[in-house]
Amino acid sequence: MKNTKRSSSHSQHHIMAERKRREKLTQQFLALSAILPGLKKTDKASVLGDAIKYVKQLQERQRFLEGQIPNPEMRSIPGSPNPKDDNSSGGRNEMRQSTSSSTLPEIQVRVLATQVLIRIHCHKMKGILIKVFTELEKLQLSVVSANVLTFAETALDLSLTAEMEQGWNLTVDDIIRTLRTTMDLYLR
Amino acid sequence: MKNTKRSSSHSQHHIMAERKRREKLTQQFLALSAILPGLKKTDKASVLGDAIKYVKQLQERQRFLEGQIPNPEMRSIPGSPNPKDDNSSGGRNEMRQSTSSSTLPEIQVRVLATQVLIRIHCHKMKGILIKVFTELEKLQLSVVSANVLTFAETALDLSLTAEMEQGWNLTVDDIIRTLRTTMDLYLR
DNA sequence: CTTGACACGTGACGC
DNA sequence: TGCGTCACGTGTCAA
Repeated sequence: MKNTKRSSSHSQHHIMAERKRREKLTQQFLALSAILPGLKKTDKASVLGDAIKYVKQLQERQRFLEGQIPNPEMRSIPGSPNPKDDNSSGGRNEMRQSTSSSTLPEIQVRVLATQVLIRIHCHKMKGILIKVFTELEKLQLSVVSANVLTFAETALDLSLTAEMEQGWNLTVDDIIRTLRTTMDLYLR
Repeated sequence: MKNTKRSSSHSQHHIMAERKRREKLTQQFLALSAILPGLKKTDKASVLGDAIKYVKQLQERQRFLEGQIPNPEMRSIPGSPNPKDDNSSGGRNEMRQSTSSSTLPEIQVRVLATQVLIRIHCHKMKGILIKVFTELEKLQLSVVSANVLTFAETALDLSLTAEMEQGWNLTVDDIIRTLRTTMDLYLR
């Protein structure tokens, strides 16, 4: 038999501590239910259940637009089943590609909807910028923002975003090929 | 005063019902903690707290996609092969390298003498720039010029050149590794 | 009258 | 030893 006697003050403290803990949990339940979209039952079990479903849903979507394999570390509780790698989500269409990485000029292009991101790394030569922008204009790409960096006095680094004219569904390959041929001719 | 007498069978049923309800809740707590990445405390309050933070984080990252109605056209898939990751720095003493090209964040670093060129493409998240610049300062890299582009409202494109402090022989690998680990921790 | 959900006080366990 | 967390049984209120 154990002696379970406690002093009155001790028990009182225990009561208050537990009360505070419960209040904290209730508060968190409230906070969680506040950010869950479209739930009608504020019931604890429902909040937890909806949170689980919602997190899974967001994760599945997230995993897709990360381009598969987001983080190498996926902690799971020992003994718990692994989430099946269901991959049935359709959406987004980001295309990206870059030229061979060892030769200059290096050209990278990303396309998402009507937005285009272009990065060029090439030898610093007079008139090259004019040539590039002229070529972009021919492709009906209107430059939104651009930045030029000089690297080690000998190289040029150009980054820019552009808007694609409607009706022009250019592919990443199209843009890269066009830029590369004109730059190859110029940088001879 | 109320009469709080209950029949024995009734009380027994009440006990079992409450017990079942509790078991259901603990089950859901376990299920929720199983899908939350990188939590260490399986404590109820911690599970709820981490769930709240995690959901908020995922929501913020995906909020931009909701308000975006891309063009219905532009459905052409090039289907071109991936660029070979040939990495043979020919001649000179220029070192360059980039991380795997399909996962975000993508980090590219070039080093030539005391000059460093860094290009980062990652998800647009609050505070990420501060984190990057803080990390560069720790590496004794003094930024010469920097430029930030927003791509499609959801991605961030950062290009910068920096000067290496004398006596610091940083390799491309050092810089990439440092940046990648800190960004992985931040972009969970 | 039943069913379900909740907060409460309490004993127990681990650090 | 105290402190934090948990599960339990119980009373109560509402659907």
